[in-house]
Amino acid sequence: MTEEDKQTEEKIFESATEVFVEKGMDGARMQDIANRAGINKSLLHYYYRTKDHLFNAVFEMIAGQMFKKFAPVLDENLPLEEKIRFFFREHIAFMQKNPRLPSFILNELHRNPERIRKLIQNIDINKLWTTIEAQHKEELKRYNITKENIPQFMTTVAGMSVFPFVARPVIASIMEKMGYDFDNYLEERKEYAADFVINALKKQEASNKM
Amino acid sequence: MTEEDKQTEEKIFESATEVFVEKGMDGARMQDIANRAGINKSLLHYYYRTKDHLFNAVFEMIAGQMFKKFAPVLDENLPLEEKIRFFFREHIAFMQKNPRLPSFILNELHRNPERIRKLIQNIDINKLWTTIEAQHKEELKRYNITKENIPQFMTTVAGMSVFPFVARPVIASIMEKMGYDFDNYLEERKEYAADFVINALKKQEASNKM
DNA sequence: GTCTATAGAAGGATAGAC
DNA sequence: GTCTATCCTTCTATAGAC
Repeated sequence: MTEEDKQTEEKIFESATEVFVEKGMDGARMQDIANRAGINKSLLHYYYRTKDHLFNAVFEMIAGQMFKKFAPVLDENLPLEEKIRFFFREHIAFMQKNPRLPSFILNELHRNPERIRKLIQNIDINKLWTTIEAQHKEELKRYNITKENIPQFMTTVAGMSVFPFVARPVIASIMEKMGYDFDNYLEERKEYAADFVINALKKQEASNKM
Repeated sequence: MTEEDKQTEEKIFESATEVFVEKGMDGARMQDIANRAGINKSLLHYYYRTKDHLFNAVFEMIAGQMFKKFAPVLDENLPLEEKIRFFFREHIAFMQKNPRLPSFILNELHRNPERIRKLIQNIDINKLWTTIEAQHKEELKRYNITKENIPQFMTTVAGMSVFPFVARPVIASIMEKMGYDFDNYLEERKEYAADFVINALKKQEASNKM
């Protein structure tokens, strides 16, 4: 299917996604979306009624995409160490293809925290923890990961993956001045992050034994 | 000095800071700033000419504040391990008092990446690295921190500190559902992050010896 | 310096022809 | 379904009185 053949509604949705992700809800302009879609402004309202509706459609699609990327980590039947490597490889690869998504999502959640609360309402966190515990009982004990400190651990892992994209302007500028390449940095990060986390866990393990 | 006694320009600047940090450049309204300052909209233009000027003044102050917080880490005459502890303690404490600053800064840098490039132009990164190297020559060698992988290490450390504030809506919602307290999580993070990083380094050290 | 009034432009949304 | 024309509101910015 070529660009020309795309149905109008689909084309609008794609253009809207581009503009909203780039500029955010407040910075996005309906005119800009219409121009990119190659149609008239009023058609936007015909299909999506208001800017708010259009934004919500886009946001829900993107947030869904993002959360889906976390799911396989729980399903895969791998040792914890391999899961960590798998996560960084896949998650960073996804964001390399969609580098603006993390900032966009986190930012819009600041503007409207209710949105995330509703999403999380539907998740059974206790069940999630039970699943993890069942899959990795011994490893969790060995590495001293408990239900109490799992937020610390999870946010550490997530942060190592996401932070480079959120702070990209800063990091890229510094690296440019050092003569290094940001894309190369991202590529290396998949392994560096996994090694770093696993090292921290293993040292923890060594301390436990004493 | 009470709220009433404050000079107009100062009051405007403070109100503008509040509104810009909360809503971002695109979401901020001059009317909102004027209301908080308890003055008329046109006075904003009298003192700062345009919204852009006012925003720049606010942003530069805030970015300066943020960068100043990193400086002591280089000055303090402490072993690397203690510096890492010092950094997390101080940096997280600062953000606890100003929880919206990280998102605000990073976000506005996405909107205008030139801003950060100019700031970094003025920094002599090679000199910075020489300073660090001189202070911690043996430790860097021991922990296998090189000029080549220092971006990986620095962004890991920065991310562990900053990410909780950038992803606050997500993290806080999940923790709320788990019955945990986000503020307590932040308090604990100062030590958890330091331990985590130091453990990773020490494990690296152990591997080096083999 | 501070206010009122208003200009001038932009943006979201709708009416109505085709 | 798609377009043109236009309404209405909001927002930045300025003019001018005090």
